[in-house]
Amino acid sequence: MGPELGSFLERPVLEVAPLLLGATLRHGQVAVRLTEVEAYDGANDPGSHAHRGPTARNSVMFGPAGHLYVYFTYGMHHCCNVVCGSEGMAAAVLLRAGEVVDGLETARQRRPGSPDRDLARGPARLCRALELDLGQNGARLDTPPLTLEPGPAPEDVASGPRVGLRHASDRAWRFWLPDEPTVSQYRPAVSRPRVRPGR
DNA sequence: CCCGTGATTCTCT
DNA sequence: GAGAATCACGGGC
Repeated sequence: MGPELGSFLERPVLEVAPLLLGATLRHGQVAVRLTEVEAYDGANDPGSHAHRGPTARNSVMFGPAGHLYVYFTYGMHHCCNVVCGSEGMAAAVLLRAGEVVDGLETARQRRPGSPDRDLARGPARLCRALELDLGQNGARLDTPPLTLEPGPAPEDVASGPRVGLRHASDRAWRFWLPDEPTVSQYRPAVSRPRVRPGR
């Protein structure tokens, strides 16, 4: 890891997460400026994939900072996180949305008919715009074609509850840049009918 | 609001 | 091992 990026990401996840707003994630010719993220605090955090300890899927989170943790969900979507904190803590920041700032034509081809502001608006769309999938799980963020360039510290950061979790959704660990049109629309969790456990 | 879609993980044998 | 629930989502109506 480049010494600067490495030491930045090794800081506690609740410090790093808001500072990632305005940073630029590039994969090949497409680059996205981050406008919305969520913090996940490893084993301490009931909302984290790492909450129940290391598994085959989440093992990257338990490694050193500065790598990408990508997972596949709902049978069709990918989501990506930046691993941060010290090794073993399994802290990570979910990248929820951003603005495509380079490779716009390529990103449009990956989501035909979509307005530009929606190309990376939402965690699965962001992965699609950047063409991130399981092939990038564990990849370093300081080596082309995959790079993360921190920006200047954001002037104004909003925060609120995380989205779409069953557990620990009360923690206000979602951070976004106010007045950015690419921030994902808040969608209240739809409560699906639960089959009553037997008896 | 509903629902696709399939990997992952949990729970019970 | 098998069967079942869950799921850090997004598109369509």
